[in-house]
Amino acid sequence: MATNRKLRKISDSTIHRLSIYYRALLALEKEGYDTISSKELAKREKLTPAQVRKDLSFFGSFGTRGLGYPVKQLMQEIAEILGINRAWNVALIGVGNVGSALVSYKEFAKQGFVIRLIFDNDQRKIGSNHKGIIVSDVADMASLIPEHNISIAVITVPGSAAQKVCDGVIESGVRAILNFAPVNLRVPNDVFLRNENMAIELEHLSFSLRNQEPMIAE
Amino acid sequence: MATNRKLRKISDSTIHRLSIYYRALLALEKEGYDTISSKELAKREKLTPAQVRKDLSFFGSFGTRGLGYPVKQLMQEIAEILGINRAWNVALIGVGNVGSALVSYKEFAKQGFVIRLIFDNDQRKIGSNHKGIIVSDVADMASLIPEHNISIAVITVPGSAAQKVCDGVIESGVRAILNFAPVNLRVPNDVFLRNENMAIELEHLSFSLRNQEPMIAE
DNA sequence: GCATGTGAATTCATTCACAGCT
DNA sequence: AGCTGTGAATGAATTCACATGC
Repeated sequence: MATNRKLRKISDSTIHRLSIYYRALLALEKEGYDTISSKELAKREKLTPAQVRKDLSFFGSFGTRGLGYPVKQLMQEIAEILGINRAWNVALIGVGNVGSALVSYKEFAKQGFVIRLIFDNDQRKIGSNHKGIIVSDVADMASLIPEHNISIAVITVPGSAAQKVCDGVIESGVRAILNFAPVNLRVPNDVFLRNENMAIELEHLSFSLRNQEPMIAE
Repeated sequence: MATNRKLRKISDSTIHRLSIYYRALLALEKEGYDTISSKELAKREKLTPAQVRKDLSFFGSFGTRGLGYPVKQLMQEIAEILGINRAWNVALIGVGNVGSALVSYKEFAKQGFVIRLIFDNDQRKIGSNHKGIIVSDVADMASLIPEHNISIAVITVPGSAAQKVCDGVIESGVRAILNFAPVNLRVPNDVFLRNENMAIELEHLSFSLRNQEPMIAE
């Protein structure tokens, strides 16, 4: 069981890697592995064995010396740590390109993130059906979000509208936001905010291409 | 001009923040700012002034003591550093939910990433028109990608198909890949690879919610 | 006076290396 | 013998603090 005692301050990168381990374990289970060593797991994900062990050690002792980690069990531990061993109700605000892609995105549902509500402010979209969910008017967030016990809001509106929408969902009681708009949202510090900006990773690639290898020069 | 001399080893986080500065500057320009101090810029993006200055100092001296940085000029410098002061030809492989959202995603084009080719292996999709681009057969990558001078491939196929597609685009000469499939792709080390996994950020949020505040405990 | 640019100091993350268990 | 779990050592990123220049 994921002992939370002695939990000090888990870095974002560790949390990020937990997600990676989880996916690796999913694959390993399918391939029929019963146990996996930190060495193997690290190799698969281009990390170091020490890193894998250290990351896991923050949460407990899940392995067996001389043997490795039990695949199935470790998966469950990580699911519990990440909070994906349960369902979370999600509201999506903004049914543009990105929004509608997310509605159909299977990875979300698979990990227990269930889109329960969809909002937009465009009268032509309100009332339309997306994968069985009727699009609601953003004006109704304040009543619908608490009613549907929403924990997470995913914001996929244009940058210019994002802060207002953000304020709205927080007002409605949401404390976790995933923001796809390319702006820096201001939130009170008891609200968790993560940003996803697909252009940024492309920019990283163009940086790499532009600077090819060197990078050391003098 | 972004002097690349003395360029040592730029960390991923610095590159990431350059993208953030760039967006902030875009907004500042719109708001009519001529100059901006590291202090102001940091405040807007929830960073420290020293961080802003250090990041920029890796690439040159763009500011004026006592004054700050010239907004427009700094924007251009960063655009040059990131390689987004030019156009890059992009190929998209896989026209599922995510793929088709990206075709219409304006941020990409705005930053100079132009989708020139779209591939799929589904006969029903091949030949169809997405925003003016006819979907090609993945089997034709080897000829079409060099023909169209593609620099970056965006992979939006299911995880099970991703490695094969990845091998294919590299074979065709692509040296930069943005991968949306939830798998760890293996690439030679002269190929740049970035991963985008939208579920991971949601998992981070669920981690935060599950662990609410404490995080320190003893 | 004000804000940059940058070595030095500090904090944070990763890796080493080994004791301890199976 | 093999592999975990973890303090200690190293390395990297961030922040401090101040000399420098407008």
